[in-house]
Amino acid sequence: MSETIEQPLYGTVLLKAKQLIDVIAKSSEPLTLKQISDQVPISKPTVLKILRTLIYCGFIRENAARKTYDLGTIFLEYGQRVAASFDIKASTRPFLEQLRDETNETVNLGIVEDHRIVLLDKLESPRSVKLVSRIGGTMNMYSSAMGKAILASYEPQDLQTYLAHTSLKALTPNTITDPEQLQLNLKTIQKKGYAIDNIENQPDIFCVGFDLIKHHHVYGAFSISAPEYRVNEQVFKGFIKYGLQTRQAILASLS
Amino acid sequence: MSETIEQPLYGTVLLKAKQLIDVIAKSSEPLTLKQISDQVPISKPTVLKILRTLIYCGFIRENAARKTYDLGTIFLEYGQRVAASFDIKASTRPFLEQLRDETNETVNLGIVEDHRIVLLDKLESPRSVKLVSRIGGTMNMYSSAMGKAILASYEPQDLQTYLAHTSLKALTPNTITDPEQLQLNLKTIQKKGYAIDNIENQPDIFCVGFDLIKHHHVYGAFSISAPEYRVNEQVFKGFIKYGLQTRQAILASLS
DNA sequence: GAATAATATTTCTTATATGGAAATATTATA
DNA sequence: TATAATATTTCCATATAAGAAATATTATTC
Repeated sequence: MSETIEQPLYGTVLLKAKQLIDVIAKSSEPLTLKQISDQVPISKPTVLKILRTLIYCGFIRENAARKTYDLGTIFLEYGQRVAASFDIKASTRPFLEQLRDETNETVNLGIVEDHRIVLLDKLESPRSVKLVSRIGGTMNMYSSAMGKAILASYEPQDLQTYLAHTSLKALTPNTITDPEQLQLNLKTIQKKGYAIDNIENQPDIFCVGFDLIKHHHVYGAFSISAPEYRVNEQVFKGFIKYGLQTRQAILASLS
Repeated sequence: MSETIEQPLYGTVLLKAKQLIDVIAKSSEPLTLKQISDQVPISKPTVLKILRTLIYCGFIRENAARKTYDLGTIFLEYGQRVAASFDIKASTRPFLEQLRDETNETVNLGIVEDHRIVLLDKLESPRSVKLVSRIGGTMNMYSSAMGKAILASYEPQDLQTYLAHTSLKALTPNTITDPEQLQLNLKTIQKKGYAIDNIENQPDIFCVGFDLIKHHHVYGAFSISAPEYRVNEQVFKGFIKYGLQTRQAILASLS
C-alpha cells in the first residue's frame, strides 16, 4: 500500500525529448518542425535543438530534403534486442505456430509488465482479418483474455491491490467494469483453466486466453483471437482443446 | 563536398541518456547501477537520476527486486512502427517469401540510410544456419551484396563522394579494400544485374544481391544469403535466376 | 549474528546548460 | 516579384545539472 509521492523528475530535456518522440511516433506521416512544435508546449527553437540531438543519437530520422522528421531505425534494432531478451518468445514459438495451424486463427503471446499485458509475439493466420494489435502494444489485464487468465492466478491480496489501483473502464459494451463481477469471472477462469474475452477488449474480437504459470512464476500468457462472426460452438471447443494442449506442452517444456 | 563543422550539440542529459541506453542495449544481461556507471564517464548519482527518468519514459525497464536495468518495451512498440513506416517491407513480403521457398535459403531486405544498408526484413529458411544479422542492424555498402547492388547504380560523382568519405576496412580476407577494384566490381554488377558478396561481409556467408531501383528512386535491395559450403554452381545459378525474376516482379508491382 | 564491505541513494552547492523572445534567413505561395 | 510561412540563429537571465560527500541499504564474511 505504498503511496507514490510525486517526485520531481530529473532531466527536463529528456522529458521534452520523449514528448517529441511520442508525437512523431503517433503520427503515421513524417512531420515538419512546425507540426511537431504545435503539438507540444515547447518553443520552436528548443524543439529544433532537441530534434538535432535526437537525430544525432539515432532516435529520429531526418528527411533533409523535405525537412520532415520520422522515427529512427534504432527503434527497430533495439526492439529486436528487447524481443530477444524475452526467451519465452523463442521457447514458445513452435508450439504457438502449431496452435495457429490447428485453429487457423491468430495466436498471441503476452507478458506482464507493470500490471499490463505487453504483446510480445503474434502469429497471424493467412486468413486473419487485420486486428488492432501490434507487437509491443499493451492492453489491460481486466479486459483481455491473456490478462484475465493471469489475474485469475493472483493471490486475493494482490488482486485487491490491482483492483484498488485500476479503474475498470469500458472498451466495448461487453467490458466487465464491475469489480465484483470480474472476481466472479476470475473464479470461473480458475475452475475451467482458460479465460474468455467475449468482445470485451476490442470490437468484434473474441479471444480465449491461457496463462503460462509454473511454480508460481508468471512466464506470460497466450491467446487465440478471432473475429466474433467466425466463432461458433464447434470452433470454440477446438480453441479450448488445442489451447489447453498447447499450454500443457509449453509448461512441460519450460525448465 | 560540404565539410561538416563540429557543432556543439544541445542536450547534455540527452547525450548521457543515450550512452546509458547503449550500454544497456549492448549487454545481453540486465545491468546494475554500478555496472552501468562503470562503463560511462558519468557519476553514479547522475546515472541513477537519468535512469529514473528513462524508466519513467519507458526506455528502460527496472527490475526493482534485483535492482537491475534492461531495455524497455517501448523499443519493441516503436520498432514495429518504424518497420511499418517502410511500406517497401509490406509490398515485397510475398515476393520475398516465394523467393525464400524457391531457394530454400535466407532472403534479406535492406534499405539505404546514411550510406549504409539497414536490414529491414529477413525471411529465414527452415534449414538456415543462424546468421549474424539482425533486423535493424546495419552493414557497409561496399562489403555487402545489397550495398554493392545499389552502389553500382550511383552516378560517378556520388560514387566518388561515397569513396572519399568511406574507408574500406576488411571484414573478412575477401573484403574488397581497394577502391579501384571495387569500381571494377561495380561495373560488372551493372552489366550482370546482380551483386555477389563472396564471403566479403561476414565469415562463411555467400550472398547474391539485387537492387530495387525504379525511375531513379532507390527503394532498397534484397539478397539471398547462404553458408558458403551449401553453394555450388547449380545452386548459384538458381539464386541468379529466381533473384532476377523476383526483382522484376517487385519492380513491376511498385507504382 | 555481528562486523565489514559493497553498492545504492540523498543532500547540497556552484558552475553550467537551458529556454525562448526577438532577429534573421530561408523557403513556399500569391 | 512581393508576401507569407516556416526554419534557423543569437543571446542572456534563469532554471537545471553534476558530483563530492554524507547516509542508507544491501551483500558478504567471519
